[in-house]
Amino acid sequence: MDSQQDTQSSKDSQRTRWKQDPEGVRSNILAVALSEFAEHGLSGARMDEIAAKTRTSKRMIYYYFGDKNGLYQSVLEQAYRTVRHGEKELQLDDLSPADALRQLAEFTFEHHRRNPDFIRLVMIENIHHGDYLKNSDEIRALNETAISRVAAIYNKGVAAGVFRKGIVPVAIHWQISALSFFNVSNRMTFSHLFGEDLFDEAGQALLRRHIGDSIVRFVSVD
Amino acid sequence: MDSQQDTQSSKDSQRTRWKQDPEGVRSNILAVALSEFAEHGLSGARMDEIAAKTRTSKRMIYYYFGDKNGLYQSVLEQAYRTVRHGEKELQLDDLSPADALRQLAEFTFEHHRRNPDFIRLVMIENIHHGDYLKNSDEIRALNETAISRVAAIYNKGVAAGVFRKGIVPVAIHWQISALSFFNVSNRMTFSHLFGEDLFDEAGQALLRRHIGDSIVRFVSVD
Amino acid sequence: MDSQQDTQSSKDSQRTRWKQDPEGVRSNILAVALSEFAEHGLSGARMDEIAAKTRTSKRMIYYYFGDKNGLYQSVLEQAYRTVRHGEKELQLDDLSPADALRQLAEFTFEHHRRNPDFIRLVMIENIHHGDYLKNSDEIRALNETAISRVAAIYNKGVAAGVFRKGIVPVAIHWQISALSFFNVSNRMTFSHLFGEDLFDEAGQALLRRHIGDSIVRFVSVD
Amino acid sequence: MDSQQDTQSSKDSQRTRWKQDPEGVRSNILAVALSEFAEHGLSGARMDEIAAKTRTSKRMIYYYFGDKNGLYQSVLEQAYRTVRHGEKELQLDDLSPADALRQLAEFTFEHHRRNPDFIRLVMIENIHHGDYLKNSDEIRALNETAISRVAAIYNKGVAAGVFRKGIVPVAIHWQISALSFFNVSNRMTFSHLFGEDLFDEAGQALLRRHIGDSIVRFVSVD
DNA sequence: TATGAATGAGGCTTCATTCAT
DNA sequence: AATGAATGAAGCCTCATTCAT
Repeated sequence: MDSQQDTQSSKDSQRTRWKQDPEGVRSNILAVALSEFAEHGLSGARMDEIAAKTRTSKRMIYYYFGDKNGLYQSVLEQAYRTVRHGEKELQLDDLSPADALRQLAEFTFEHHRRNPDFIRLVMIENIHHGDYLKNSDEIRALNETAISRVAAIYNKGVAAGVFRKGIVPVAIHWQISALSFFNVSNRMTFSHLFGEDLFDEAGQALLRRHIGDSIVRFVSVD
Repeated sequence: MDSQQDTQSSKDSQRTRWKQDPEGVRSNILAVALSEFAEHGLSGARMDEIAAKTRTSKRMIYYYFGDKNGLYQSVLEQAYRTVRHGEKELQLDDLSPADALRQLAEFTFEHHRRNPDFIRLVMIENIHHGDYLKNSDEIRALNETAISRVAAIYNKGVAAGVFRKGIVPVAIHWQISALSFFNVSNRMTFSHLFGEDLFDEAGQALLRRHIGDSIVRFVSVD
Repeated sequence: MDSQQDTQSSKDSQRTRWKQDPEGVRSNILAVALSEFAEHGLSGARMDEIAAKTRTSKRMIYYYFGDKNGLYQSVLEQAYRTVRHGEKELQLDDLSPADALRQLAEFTFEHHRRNPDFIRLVMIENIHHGDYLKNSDEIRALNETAISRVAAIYNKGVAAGVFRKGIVPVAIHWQISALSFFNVSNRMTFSHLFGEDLFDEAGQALLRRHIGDSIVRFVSVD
Repeated sequence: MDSQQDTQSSKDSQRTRWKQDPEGVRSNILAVALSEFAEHGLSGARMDEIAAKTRTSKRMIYYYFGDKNGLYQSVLEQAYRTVRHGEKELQLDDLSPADALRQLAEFTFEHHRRNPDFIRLVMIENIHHGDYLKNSDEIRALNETAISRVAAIYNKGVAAGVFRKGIVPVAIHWQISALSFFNVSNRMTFSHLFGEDLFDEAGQALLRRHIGDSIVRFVSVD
């Protein structure tokens, strides 16, 4: 947008400039709220704090999102949308099944690392028994394509005789997700209990390879 | 009136019976608080609610644990102690390296499944950046033995020529933990997005085998 | 019912009338809080009691003043401002140095007598080691003019040859303050131990003259 | 006492040693409570804190003093007793009336400086409207001698023709008390507002002379 | 006489939310 | 569409005091 080139940055001038920009206001609120919910959890986040970090006022949050839970729900949905959108960038068609699977795993690993706020939001959502995700049919649809992609690669590998039969694609996705997710979600406790080595650059490179290796070894014929 | 002695609620009669039982009171508080923190998180749990489910009063919680954070910290420590204690039951000495590793993985999977409150507590602790675990040196010591056990099995396997060299034991532990943990921690979102199949009895049996297979395949020589 | 409009308690009708009057609310809270802190001290005053005597609610006290200490600090600052403002009324320019000094002393005596809540607040602040006054630079400035005034009179007297040299103005102020302050602050214990005589109208007139005499005699050449 | 020569000092050994020493326990409690009440005020002092700093237990405080107010009352009485006892040391018989009065004033100044806890206790008692002092007839008697002494000096001075007639002795005592008391009680606010100069060693020497000068000048014939 | 455990009442503060303009 | 003022409900915590042994 043109106006972004403007170098003004004080909150006041922004405030003035952004008036009458409902979409801008909405997305600004969502961005702030994502960060606050991810940092403090649903109960721990403060509406006052969110509003203060926004370029608009508390009243607007209620105007757009109804209440705190509504805001959280919108943040959750938006986060899933953004993340799944980011995953579409990956191109695997030209690779062998093994390479494609490895690429997918390692990409997921990196993608999760780069989106810790999303990971934390999913942790929080699980703490809340997935209640808010359940209200959102849209998100489920988004995720089904993830399984399709895994299934396509796996089936290709089985057809080529390099992957063993009898594995359900969702389990492959499950393993990739689990390792990639845990790497971010449990970093604090794991590194405290077992050392920081796995979490510096070298350690993360090791784990990235670990994920690729382990999933390829898991599906490969012996 | 005489009849009142018989119709008193169980809580009242317990109260009378348990007076001057510090250890009982402490552990009762911890048990209730574990359940409440696991259910609602640190910010979400309510001291009033915890106290009400206790056989003692809110005042005693503060007497023994200082404040809400102190209670949470004690709950966290106690939970780690209990869980690590439970893990000691496993006997692997008579098994081949591969079988031992598989047993360890599957045992961990089952153990985590059986302790969802502990898993949730660790999720919550990670939401809080592991701040409370950091205050507790005792817990770190408890966990170091977990790595030793993995290392012993792995080294035996390498010596026997059945495991490949160059794998760090903590990465093996990491994989087992990640899969076992994620199975519980992310059940709600995962099952909503990708189906319940992996979480009924058959699905869990599949995943248990998956964990064993994947870790053994990961370390085995080709 | 129509009649309810007329029978509403004065507080209720005020409440309605005063809505959206921040300055009114603020000053009402400060007035009530001054009286309560002066009466019961910082620890002894009760936020509930303060709020109840206010035309607004407890919540608003926190909205405007943050917490109990913040309220106390604001009360202290406001009290100093009010009192120092009251002192400005005194006109001494046309008097001889001796008369001016006597007037100043007797005025201070009367002024302190008329502001027992302020005196008690200063007592309380001293009990708290002056910690809250230290946070307030504004108040210090207010008080420096008091010394200037004494210095002006004293210097005029020295120049006229009626006051002896070598006295520091702050010591003159100190004596006037001490006697005027003590008359209020220690009235209860002093009158209990040594009789009420000094504290009825005649006694206070005596002490007023005493203060004037003693300070004039102190500075005069023999 | 012989046992005091013993060099043991740990709380435990003292505890053992002081068993069955009711007077020692009482005076230990009073000493601790004096310090705590003087530091924090009546509402601000904490029974737990007092008990913890005692060589005995909370239960004993209630056993000996009934409740918090009773303890405070006993502390107040004891403090007055101790201070008035200290004042008896002063010997003025051999001095001229003027010198005796000056000595009395300067002695009082020093004596108050050396007993800030007593001063603070009297401040606190005045905050509480002297309610606890009123319950204590014993203390009043103690203080009457103070006036007698002033009267004796004053009458001697009048008889000798060096002091002017018509001054009530209690007013002389009032001035000495006020200046000596204020020097300690209002030190924190006064020094913050008007500078520290009067409160270092040189400043205090100046004020001591000031007190002597001002009272002698006040009573002297011109 | 002595002590750790226990307590009810009441204290201070914060929350999400709504009102008046 | 926007804002500062206002709110009731509920949160966490501390107090002086007493009990059981």
